[in-house]
Amino acid sequence: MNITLMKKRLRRLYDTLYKTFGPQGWWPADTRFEVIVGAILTQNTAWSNVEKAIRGLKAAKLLTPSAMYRVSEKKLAAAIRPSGYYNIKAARLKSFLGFLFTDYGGSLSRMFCRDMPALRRELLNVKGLGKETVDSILLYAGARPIFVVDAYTRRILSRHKLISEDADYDTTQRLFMDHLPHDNAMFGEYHALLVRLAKDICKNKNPRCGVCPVKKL
DNA sequence: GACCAGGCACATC
DNA sequence: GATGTGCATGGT
Repeated sequence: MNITLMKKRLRRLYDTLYKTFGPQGWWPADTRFEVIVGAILTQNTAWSNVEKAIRGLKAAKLLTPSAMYRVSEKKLAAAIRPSGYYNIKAARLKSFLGFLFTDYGGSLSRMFCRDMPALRRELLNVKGLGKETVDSILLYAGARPIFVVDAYTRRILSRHKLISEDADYDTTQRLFMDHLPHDNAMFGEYHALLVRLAKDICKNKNPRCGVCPVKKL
């Protein structure tokens, strides 16, 4: 498909989603640190479970970098239990905090001063942070214009024949970033709207739906 | 009771 | 480099 047509189709998809669903108000969090924690906790997990875990962290007064850095991994795991995979996720939160305190003295402001390509490389080196988690952090906590790709994004795009069925993360990300203006607000809205589309149609249980995430056609 | 959810690291071939 | 597996809770 030529570049101009692809630009038009991606833009039209966005406009249609926006007109249908309106702004999604992502990321739902009070602070940048809460965005980062949520990004780790939501790995392969329903957001409703993440909300419970975030409430647990707030109740235990652990939702700040310094508090979470000091608490034991065991206590941290107990606080995030409802999010599932709690032992692994506690280790992942700890590995991020180790990085934050070792390289940036525990300061998110200092961390986000780093230019995007360098920070992205550094975050990808943190054990437990993969591409989707890192890009979510950069986009929604750091307000950097980078497109977040997830399972929904790939499923929807491939069923609309905009990418092949086996397109990988980087290919899918490049499709958006090569054909749309690098606007972090729009990128954030676009990703949220794709998730909304997948969930909404799923909820309607339309058996003929081509993008339903539950019915893996 | 089965299936799914806003992944990731690691083992094995 | 591709493919398989463990990690775990809560909603439908």
